[in-house]
Amino acid sequence: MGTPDFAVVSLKRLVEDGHDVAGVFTQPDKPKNRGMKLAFSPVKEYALSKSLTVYQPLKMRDGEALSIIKNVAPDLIVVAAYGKILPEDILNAPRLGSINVHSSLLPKYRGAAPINWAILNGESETGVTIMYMAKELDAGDIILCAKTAIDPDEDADALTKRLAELGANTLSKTVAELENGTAPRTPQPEADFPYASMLSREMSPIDWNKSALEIKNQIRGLVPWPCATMELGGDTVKLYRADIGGSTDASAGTIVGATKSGIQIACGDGKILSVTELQPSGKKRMAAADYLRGHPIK
RNA sequence: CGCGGUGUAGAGCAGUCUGGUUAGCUCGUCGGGCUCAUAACCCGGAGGUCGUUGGUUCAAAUCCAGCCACCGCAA
Repeated sequence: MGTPDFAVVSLKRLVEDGHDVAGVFTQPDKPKNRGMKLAFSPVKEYALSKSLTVYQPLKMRDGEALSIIKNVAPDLIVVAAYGKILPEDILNAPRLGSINVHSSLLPKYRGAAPINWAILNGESETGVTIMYMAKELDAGDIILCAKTAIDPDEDADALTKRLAELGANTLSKTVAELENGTAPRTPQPEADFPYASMLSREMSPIDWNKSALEIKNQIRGLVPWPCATMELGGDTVKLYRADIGGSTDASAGTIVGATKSGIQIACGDGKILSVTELQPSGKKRMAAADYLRGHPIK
């Protein structure tokens, strides 16, 4: 069960490992994109290309989904970024249980956007966790996890791709251990860990009173959606990349320079953030130097 | 018929409202010069079916209609 590209990587791995994928659950086709055209999820696209059976129930709790599961009678349910919360009767249906690929080191960052929040909070390390699914969201017993360092310049988009691979590898190991009956099972400690709530566009506008580091984390943590934004030249531009460098006495939010290396802006801690990649409204993502050729500042 | 934006040299833009000489700017590129040297500076050159098709007109990047492509919102 899964929906976006992140989940495709794991599904693909299961197929390549030779497992019998009895059925694929993914979100129903929704009218999305320009023109409100009906769009298949990436998981559905892949599943169809492999002639796998696809199920797209609207609800998981009305009994219909459960009857499908009982009919398919899987040994194991694997979930990765499905986007729906599963009731216990479904979770308990398979012989080996139901497991989830989660892109954080649980119990930190339970929730919908763990990758983004790890970057937003300036973590230097994250990873993936494969765990049994419990009634409470992302709170089930841990089977295996894998760590990876976050590069200080890495954005959420790049990290998502890396964790998708890491998740698929770890999933592959987990399934093998489950088959052998050697899979460990460790309950999650209960304490106050950071939670990764859904992202929203309200997180986009930059508050220049924050430190340069916080703002940089905001920029790279919100790629490719909803993206950090700022007002520039009369309209809102999305920011994709920035470097920290130098100090200034200028008040927060002041543009202190605009060169081919970027647009330098004063932050709340007196440091300068140099924006190097952005996207004006209606335009494509471009280097700051390109932007400045057509939008001279000062 | 969900809403809005954009398409002009390799890149980023102006010009379009109010049709009218050789379509302009910044950068890149090529050649030359200056310099110990340079991503710096000076001089010169090349490079454009103005997204596409059709219409209006003496005349269309500019006005009208259709089509194509791209971007944002809708999470």
